[in-house]
Amino acid sequence: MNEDIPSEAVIDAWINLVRAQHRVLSSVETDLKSAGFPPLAWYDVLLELRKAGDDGLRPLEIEARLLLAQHSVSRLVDRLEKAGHVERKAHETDGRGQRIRLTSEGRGLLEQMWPAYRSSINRHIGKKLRDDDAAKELAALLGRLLDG
Amino acid sequence: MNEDIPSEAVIDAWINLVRAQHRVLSSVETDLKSAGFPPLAWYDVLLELRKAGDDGLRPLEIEARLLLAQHSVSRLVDRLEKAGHVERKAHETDGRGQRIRLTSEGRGLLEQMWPAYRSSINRHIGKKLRDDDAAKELAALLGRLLDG
DNA sequence: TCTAGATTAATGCAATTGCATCAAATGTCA
DNA sequence: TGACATTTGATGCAATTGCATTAATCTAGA
Repeated sequence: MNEDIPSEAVIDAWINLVRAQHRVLSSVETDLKSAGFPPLAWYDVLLELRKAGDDGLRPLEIEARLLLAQHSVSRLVDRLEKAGHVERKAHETDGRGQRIRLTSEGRGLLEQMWPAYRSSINRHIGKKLRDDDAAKELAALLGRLLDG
Repeated sequence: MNEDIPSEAVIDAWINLVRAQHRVLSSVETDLKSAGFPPLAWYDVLLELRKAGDDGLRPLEIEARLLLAQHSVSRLVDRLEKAGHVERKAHETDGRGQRIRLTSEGRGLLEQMWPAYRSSINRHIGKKLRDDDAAKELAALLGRLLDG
């Protein structure tokens, strides 16, 4: 194979992947919204914060983990803070920085959203992918997609 | 396997897929922009119009093929028309509708963007996916992702 | 120490998106 | 035919995003 020019088959597969994911994500967003929940982006941030534990995360770390732009995180955190799901604290050692932590409200939202999120993903992902073998296969492929 | 509850492995794979794709798509958008090209969404519409041939497409058809919202297509077409890449014509038989067709400028933009798009995808997709076997594998998996 | 440069986060402004609504045309059915 | 529902596409308005700039702090080197 030519190293520099992906075949049409590769491009087609890529485009199909993008469309498939777009379809599933839009459906999930719609499901969440119609169940009265905030957008998926909120869930993503709260989930990272929960993973991070009591120390919380700096905005920079949220950016890196979720691959979001700086201004985007700044404003997302604004909304989450206003809604009471996270709290901003000045960083202990870096005067420029801050530390974002999950509040108990935020934790509660995560717990409330999870069943809706899970069942929505389930509803919109193809049936054959809903078993562990397919998941392993997908995970393996992803290892390669992420970086050769 | 439980039919109704995807395992954690499935959800993790899904989340990884979303992140991987997001990373690649953002990078491609950035590449295109810094090469002076319009967003990927323009390319998508123009590509569908080229596939559609001389009859063009109705906005409704663009919606269906690209999985976009109605208002979104309406405004995307506005911008494409203003930039001279497509033309709107009244539909011959349906007085409510219209027909969108690629102009020669639009065709030219597609041809200009394609090399940049291709090389950007190439740069950001993992190396091992850049061969036909991997593409076939991905395509097969997608068949299942799209609908069980 | 002092200064130039880098890092961290916020913000003003323009462009885009989402949502709801609207107008025009078509289709349906009595 | 004549009302009523449906389809097609545009648009006003609010929310979000992207881009560029700014302010504050930190770091490294003279």
